[in-house]
Amino acid sequence: MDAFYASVELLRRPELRDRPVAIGGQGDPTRRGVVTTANYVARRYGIRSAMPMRTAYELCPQCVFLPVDFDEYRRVSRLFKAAIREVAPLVQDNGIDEAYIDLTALPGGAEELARAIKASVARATGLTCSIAVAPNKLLAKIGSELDKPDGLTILTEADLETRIWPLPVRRLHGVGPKAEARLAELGIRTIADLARQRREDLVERFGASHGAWLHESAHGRDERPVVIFSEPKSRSRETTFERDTRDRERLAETLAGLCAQVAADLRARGYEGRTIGVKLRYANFRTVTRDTTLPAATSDAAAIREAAFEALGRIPLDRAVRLVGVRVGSLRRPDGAPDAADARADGASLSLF
DNA sequence: TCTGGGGTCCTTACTCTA
DNA sequence: TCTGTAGAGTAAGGACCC
Repeated sequence: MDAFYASVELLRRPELRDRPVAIGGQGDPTRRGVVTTANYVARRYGIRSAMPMRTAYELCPQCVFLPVDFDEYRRVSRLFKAAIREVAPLVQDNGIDEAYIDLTALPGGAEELARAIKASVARATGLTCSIAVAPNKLLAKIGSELDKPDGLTILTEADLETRIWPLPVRRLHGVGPKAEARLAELGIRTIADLARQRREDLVERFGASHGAWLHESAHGRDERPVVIFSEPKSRSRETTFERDTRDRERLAETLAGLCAQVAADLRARGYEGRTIGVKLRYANFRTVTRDTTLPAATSDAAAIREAAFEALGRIPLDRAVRLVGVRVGSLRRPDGAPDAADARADGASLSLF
């Protein structure tokens, strides 16, 4: 979906359409938070996702800042995914505003199917999206960013050298700032540069798994299937204090509240977990975590809280803290709960996560 | 007073057990 | 009984994604 959160907000506030709009935090650029989405007008001022709200304000004081409304974005997300399924039933959720769609078994040409999906999404939501049809997920992902917004891109293996290789390595889904910098040190800047490397050399420098992946990706190879359902692995809640704090009481109260929330989340979705983790971020942005594994899985708030405080006790609290969080991992469904196959059969459950 | 919140996956280190 | 090792499980951190 194109500039998804901003586009959803503009459906409700069409009068803002031609103004710079940034969605983030509590919609107040003087408070802590980052921009989650900026509309295309705001992007012209240099406002980008993940940018501190304060920085965005400095770039463009006349920008309209709006708070995030996840409930509304989830509602529209369900609408657009249902609209896709009307055309093509095999859909993999990839976050709130993206999906992979398996068109392999469907009759009709690539472009015709993509146009039908775009029309269906527009009918259901009033929003535009950008689609690429490609031989695999890797190329579809890169392709979908080649023509935005409201784009349609068709890629075949024959397009690899002309349309993919000239792009910077950063466009590969899985190469972030760290890998980009390491590759740059080796003089590898484009995907073509990467494709020229010997597999053994990449494996030697980046490890067996990552090195092989880089080599495969540079040659446009990706065998991952479209996965229409997967069990969640963990559930977490975290919060950043409006001001860094050294107040242990405040920290404890906040952590206890997060434990209650994560317990409620788990119960609402029918899961329990064995590994309880606490996360702390100090004022200098250094992050530490401590885990505790329980003898048996739980979704009980008191049990999660007790384990979380045990873990917290192993973290030095000798300086100011900006964030605290709790995570429950090693999830499973309690005995007697409906299993994943049942959840799949019940269409409503598909959107639980 | 720069830097959210919710996730997944990978690597490394360490411990326990067979 | 001692020693070496493979594999599983756990813990911590980090990279990356939306």
